[in-house]
Amino acid sequence: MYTKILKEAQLSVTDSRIALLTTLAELNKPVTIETLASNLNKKMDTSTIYRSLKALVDRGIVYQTDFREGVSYFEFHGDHHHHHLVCTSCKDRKKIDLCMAEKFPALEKSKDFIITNHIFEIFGLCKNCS
Amino acid sequence: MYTKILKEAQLSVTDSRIALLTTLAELNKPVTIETLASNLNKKMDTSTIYRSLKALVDRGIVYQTDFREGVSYFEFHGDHHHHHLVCTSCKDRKKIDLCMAEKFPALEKSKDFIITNHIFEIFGLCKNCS
DNA sequence: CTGTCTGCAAACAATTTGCATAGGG
DNA sequence: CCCTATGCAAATTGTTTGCAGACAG
Repeated sequence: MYTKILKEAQLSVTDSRIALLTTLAELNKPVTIETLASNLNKKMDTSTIYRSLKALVDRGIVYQTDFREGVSYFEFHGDHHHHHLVCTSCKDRKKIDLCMAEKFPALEKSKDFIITNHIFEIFGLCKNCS
Repeated sequence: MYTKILKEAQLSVTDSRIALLTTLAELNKPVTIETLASNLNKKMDTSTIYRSLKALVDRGIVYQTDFREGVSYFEFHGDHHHHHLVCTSCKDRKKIDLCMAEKFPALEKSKDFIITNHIFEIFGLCKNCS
């Protein structure tokens, strides 16, 4: 399964990358490299994680986002594309089922720019904090 | 003008902040703290810039975004709200006139979450790089 | 006056890089 | 076999923090 994804992305199929994708999929939420590393039982060096994730993000396989915490978050999107409502006070993050791509068919089909992925995060105050 | 903005945001009106907003508005594009500092003629310490920008971003006055370069970019949006098409190969950024807010009136009006701002950046390959 | 803002310098921590080795195609 | 991926360790650098003095209200 992940083998297929990697091959289609023209990336070498290595144990590391399979483990990385498996773990990301299991976690099923945006995670930091630190979280990822500890869930991989420290078997993989962080520099390898960074390098592999970069390749995967560039190919649109993994979603990389930023919650303004000074750390990058990564998430395996698979079929379920979504984004988040981020509370700037309590840092809570709630998933929202909105896909930007389908809102902009014109952009998607443009010959001038091939979209591989996007960031979309909404910041504000949640019910408790406002 | 900027005085009014600051007062409405309940922030002290200081020379630094006026200079910061003036410079940001003049630059009229997303810039890094480094760029900002040099355009301020090094008269302001970077820590002050960080602190002031954070306050402005939290209040939705300044747009903070991330082009996956490991640096934050800041932009004074004023009336002209927009986003970007970011080429992951040549790093070129093209403005696009799309406002997310108007696409999601339901979200905007929800009582459960008060939106102050959002990130929206599209990554891919530009005409030259694809 | 009183609390917030600023500059300075030092501390932090996330991310990157070089290099030698291991492993995929 | 050749080229890419990996681990290790060190370097880089964007960002944060503590503190004393300056300034806004």
